[in-house]
Amino acid sequence: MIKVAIVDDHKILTEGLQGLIADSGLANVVGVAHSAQECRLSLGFWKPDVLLLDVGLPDISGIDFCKELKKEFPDIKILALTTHDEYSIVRQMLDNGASGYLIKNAMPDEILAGIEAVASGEIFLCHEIDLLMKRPSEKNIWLTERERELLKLISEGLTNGEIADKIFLSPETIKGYRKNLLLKLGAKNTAVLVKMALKQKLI
Amino acid sequence: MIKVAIVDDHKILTEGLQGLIADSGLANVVGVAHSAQECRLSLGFWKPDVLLLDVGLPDISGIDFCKELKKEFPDIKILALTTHDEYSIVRQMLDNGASGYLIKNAMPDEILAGIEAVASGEIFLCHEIDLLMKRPSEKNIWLTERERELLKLISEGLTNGEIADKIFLSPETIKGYRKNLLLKLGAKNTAVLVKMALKQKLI
DNA sequence: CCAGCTTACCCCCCAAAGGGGGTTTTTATT
DNA sequence: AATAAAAACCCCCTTTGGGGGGTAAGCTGG
Repeated sequence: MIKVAIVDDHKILTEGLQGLIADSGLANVVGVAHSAQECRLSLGFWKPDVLLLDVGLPDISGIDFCKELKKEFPDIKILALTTHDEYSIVRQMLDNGASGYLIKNAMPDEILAGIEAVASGEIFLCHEIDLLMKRPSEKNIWLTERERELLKLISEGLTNGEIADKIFLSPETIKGYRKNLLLKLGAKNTAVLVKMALKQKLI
Repeated sequence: MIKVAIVDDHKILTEGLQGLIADSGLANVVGVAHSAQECRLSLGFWKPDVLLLDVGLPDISGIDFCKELKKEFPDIKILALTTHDEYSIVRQMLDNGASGYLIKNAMPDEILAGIEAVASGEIFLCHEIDLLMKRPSEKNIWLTERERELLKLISEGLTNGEIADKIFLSPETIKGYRKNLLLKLGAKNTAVLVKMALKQKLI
C-alpha cells in the first residue's frame, strides 16, 4: 500500500482527495497539511512515499518548497498538484525534483495513475501537461538565470540606471538585456514585457 | 431542502463539495457542470435555488457569466466560490448580482453557512473576504470604467498616440489618464502599473 | 577544439514616458 | 441650484526607453 501525504490549503479539495484515494484501495493517506509550515512539522512522522504538493501554498512558493523537501527527504516522491498550466512552472518544479505534475481539473483516475507511477519511480505528467511540454518550443519560453533576474527588476519598475547600480553592471549592459528580453518574448515594449512575464509566470 | 447546483472545472473539488453538501442534510445537489456552456444547457432543468459558481471557468470569465445568469434567471442566488481574494474581483461579482462570495480555502462549515444565508435572501461573505471588503480603502483600489479601459490598452503595449487613435481622443488626454492611473495606484512607472493591474486583477 | 550560448560592454538617435502646471464640459447626486 | 466627480483637453521640459548598429571575454558540451 502506497503511503500518501497531501499539502494543499483548499480544505474541500483535500477532503475530496482523501475520499478518492481511500476508496481506490491503491494507497492510503497518512497525513494532510494546509501549509508548508504545517507540513514541515509532521512530514518526519508521516514518512509518506508520495507527497501531493500544491504549488500555490499560502506561506511559501511550492517551487521553493519542493527544492527544500527534496534536499531533506530525497526519497519522498513529489507529485505537484495545481491549477497552473504554464510551461515555466512545470519546468521549474521538475528541475527542483518533482516526480510528476497534475493539474487540478484532471480526471480523478489520472490522479491515481500519477500516484502509482511516481511511487514506482516513474516521471508522470497528466495528459494536458504532457502535451504542453512537448509543444513546439516557440511558445514555451525559457530564460537564463540572469534574464529572469533582470525581468524581475524591470517589472518592479527600476530604470536601467537603477538596476545597474543595484547589480553593479553598466547601464548599457542592462539596456542590452532589456532589448534581448523584448526580442526573446516578442514584446513591443516594457508594458507587454511585464504582462507576459506575469501571465507566463516567468518571475 | 435547498436545491444547489455547482459550476466548477475542478472535478475533485466538485466531488468533495457534493459529499459535503449531501452529508449536511441542509441541501441537495441537483446538478454539476464543469464549464459555463455545460451549465447553460442544464440550468433550466435543474432549477436550483443556489448556484455555486467558480470565477475561473475555462470558457468565460465568471464575472461576465454571473451577469448573464442573473439576467436570465434573476431568482437564482449566485454564490461565488473561488481562489481569488482581490477586492476588484469581489466587487465586480457583487455588482453583477452575486449574493455571496466564498474563497476555496474557507472552512467547510462556512460553505454550508453561505448556502443557507444566500438561500434565505441574505448577502454572505466568508470571514476573510468580509475583512477584505471592510479594510481601509487605501489598498482597495477602484477604477472608473474609462480608467479600466485605458489601463487595459496600456498593458497591451499601446502608446499614448495609438490609444488616442483607437478611441478618438487627444493624445494629451490619454497622457492625463496615464498620469492619473500612476497616481491612483501609486505606481512609479508603466512597468509597475501593469504589474499592479494584473496582480490586483483590475483588468 | 571550436561552435554556441551567456554575460558584459559601447555608440547614435529619436520617440515615448513622466513631472509639473493648468482649463472646460458633461453627468450624477444631493 | 449647487457640488462633486468624471471625462476631456492643453503646454513645457527632462528622463527613460527602444531601434539600429556593433565588440569581446568566458564557459560548456558535443
